[in-house]
Amino acid sequence: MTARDDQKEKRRQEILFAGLNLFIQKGYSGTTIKDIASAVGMSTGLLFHYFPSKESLYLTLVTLGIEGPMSSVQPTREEPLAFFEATAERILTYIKEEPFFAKMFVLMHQAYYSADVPAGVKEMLTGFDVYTPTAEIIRQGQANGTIRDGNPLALAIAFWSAIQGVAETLAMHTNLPCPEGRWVTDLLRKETWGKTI
Amino acid sequence: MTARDDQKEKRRQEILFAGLNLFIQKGYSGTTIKDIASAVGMSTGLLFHYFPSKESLYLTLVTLGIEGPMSSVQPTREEPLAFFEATAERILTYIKEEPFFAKMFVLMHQAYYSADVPAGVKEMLTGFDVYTPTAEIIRQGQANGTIRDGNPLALAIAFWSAIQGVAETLAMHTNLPCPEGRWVTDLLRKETWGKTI
DNA sequence: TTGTTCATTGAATTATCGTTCAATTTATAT
DNA sequence: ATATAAATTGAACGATAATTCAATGAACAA
Repeated sequence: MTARDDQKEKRRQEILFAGLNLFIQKGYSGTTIKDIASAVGMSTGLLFHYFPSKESLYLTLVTLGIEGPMSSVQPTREEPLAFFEATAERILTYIKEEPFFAKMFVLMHQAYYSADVPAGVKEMLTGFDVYTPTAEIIRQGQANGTIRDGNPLALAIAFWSAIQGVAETLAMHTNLPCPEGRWVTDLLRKETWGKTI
Repeated sequence: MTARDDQKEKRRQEILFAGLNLFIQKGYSGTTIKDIASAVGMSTGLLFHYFPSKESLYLTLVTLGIEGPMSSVQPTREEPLAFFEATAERILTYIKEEPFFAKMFVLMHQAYYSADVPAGVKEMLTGFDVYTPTAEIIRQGQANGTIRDGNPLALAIAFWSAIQGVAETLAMHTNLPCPEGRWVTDLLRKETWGKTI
């Protein structure tokens, strides 16, 4: 009863993993079912035994991404700069140690920004804005004196751009060295007299 | 003689511009000739009167990108940190004021990193590595005492990731505020006692 | 062992894509 | 005005995509 079910679940995971790799490398349209199927070593027909459509396979990945450690950017009671230090450090550590996580990060970015994803995926991601809550935390840090002056939204863009770009680079080339969270945080820091080098 | 030729050249530019917009939004495979043609308001057949193939259209864009102000990262005699300040400031200013430039920046990144581009494009971009010369300049700055300690390659990745991510965000949403070059440079800076806030 | 269920394949099906082309309209030159 | 060249269209073509499906093989239950 479970002997075959376990095998089926394992196969499903393999498909998801191969799909993740291909989708971030070649995009949604650029990745064919045949690509994914042969990466796992099965016929294209069989893949539809595991997922009803290409879109649902992609959607499953995005759902996994939403549930992952991505969802942790919420207004906080923490000291703002400490929050960014912890966030950058945690995400970059994940990216360095879990290639799967880095790839998931890239996929989420692709799903959110690319116009080359099915409409159903876009719907699932409506209201998944990370910039607004980030800008709010930055505002607190500015009132606080720990975060530099400047448009909070622009600072949020700079912070997340750096992290996203690093994730993308590291996801593609897992052998490259990973920047440290502290560096990214210094992009926001107002004064560095207290900076630990 | 030139009356019609000018018109033809203008049309060609329109196609390139529409192609640039669509390619960065939907990727190479996700963008169809029909997409581009109807964005310019012509039949799909006519587009082949201006470009012999989809690949050559994309290749023309990438060639324009290589010739653009992208090609300015060379080992320098300048003080390293000053070089990064100037570079970041210049690129971000371009990105803010010339949406075309921001989009070109995104296209170059896509052409370089995505596996969803024709082989001919990949060939044209071999040896177009920006990390190695950047890391070299960073090494000088570290010897210099102006750039923080840490793996030079990782620092280069952080620097360019931030700029690339900003370009991507701004290319998609031209109304968002643009981060300042100084912020990105502070990611590299060792001490900020001399920092101008 | 035998009958049933699931896994798997490869060939059909339908749609869409890049590209070509013959035909038609529009502009230019003489 | 008329002949020539260029611009433009829409249909046709071949390739390839996603998806379906009938048929086969292997595992499981009885």
